[in-house]
Amino acid sequence: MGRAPCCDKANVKKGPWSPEEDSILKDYIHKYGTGGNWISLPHKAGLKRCGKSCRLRWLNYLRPDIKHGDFTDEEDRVICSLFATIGSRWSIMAAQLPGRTDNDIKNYWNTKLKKKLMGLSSQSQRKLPTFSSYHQTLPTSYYNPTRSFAGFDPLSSVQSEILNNNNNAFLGTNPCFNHTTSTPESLVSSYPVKEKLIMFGSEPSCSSSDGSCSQISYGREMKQEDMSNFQGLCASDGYEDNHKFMLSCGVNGGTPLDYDLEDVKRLINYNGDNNCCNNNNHVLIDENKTQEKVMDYYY
DNA sequence: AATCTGATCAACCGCTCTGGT
DNA sequence: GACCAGAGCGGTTGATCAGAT
Repeated sequence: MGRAPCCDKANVKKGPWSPEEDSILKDYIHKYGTGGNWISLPHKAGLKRCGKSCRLRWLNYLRPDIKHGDFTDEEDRVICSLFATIGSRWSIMAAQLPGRTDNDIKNYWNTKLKKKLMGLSSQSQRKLPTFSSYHQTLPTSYYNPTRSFAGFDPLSSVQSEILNNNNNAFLGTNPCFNHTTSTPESLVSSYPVKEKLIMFGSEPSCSSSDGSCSQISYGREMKQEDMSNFQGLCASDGYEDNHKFMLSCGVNGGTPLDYDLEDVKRLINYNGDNNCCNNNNHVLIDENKTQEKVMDYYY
């Protein structure tokens, strides 16, 4: 027995919204608000639409503060940076970009931004270790495969010159990295992340007494021995970039944003069902602008 | 001019999460 | 704690358009 449908699919209209429908929905919400109940809204408003469809239409198109049009370089940088940090959490990214919707960002990433980056990866390539090679040997409590995290998917390959920090051509032309350097500091400063906290796991746990919360949690609080094991795994793999991954996850005092070009590049290349920092990624980003939303969402 | 192909993006689908009972 | 309904999310689809052939 399957889940009951959210609405009577036989009696709801699907497909593109007409200007009349837009007008009805907009007028209704302006007058009465959503009432906290999207399911009943279309009936009350006299629309033959599914409540979810109304919600989507309002949030992605009709909302008064929606920004349409091209993304700026600054927005590109924010998206790239956040993708490297939190993966495909589009709603959180949207909270960082006023006027942009998660759908917009998702589309933009999938159709343009990813290609901008990947388009620069076309020649000599070398194989990097996949992230799965790391997490396959981790205790299962470190990750949970039930929820995808597109940021850490199986790696295919990465262009060698991209991996070479001396590649100024790439840095100079890539909208995500057109600051003067690609150091983590410049990336961190390129977008308004104030509270550097990322919690990976079932529950956020803050172990620090001052509330700085720089520690990562994979399903449970990471103990010192866990950290040693994890670092040992990375070290035994013999790969020079291992430490960067650790830093990118904010482990052991590294900020969650301590990633570099290689990391973003690698994240794009990961594409499959392997997971690292998945399942209830807890991300606290900009307390002034988005904490309310993020907290609402996660807590 | 007609057809093909790839890009774009609005919308849908199915799932998980959350809050109420 | 179990169950349920609704909200919200991310992945995917499909219609449309623009450029290439």
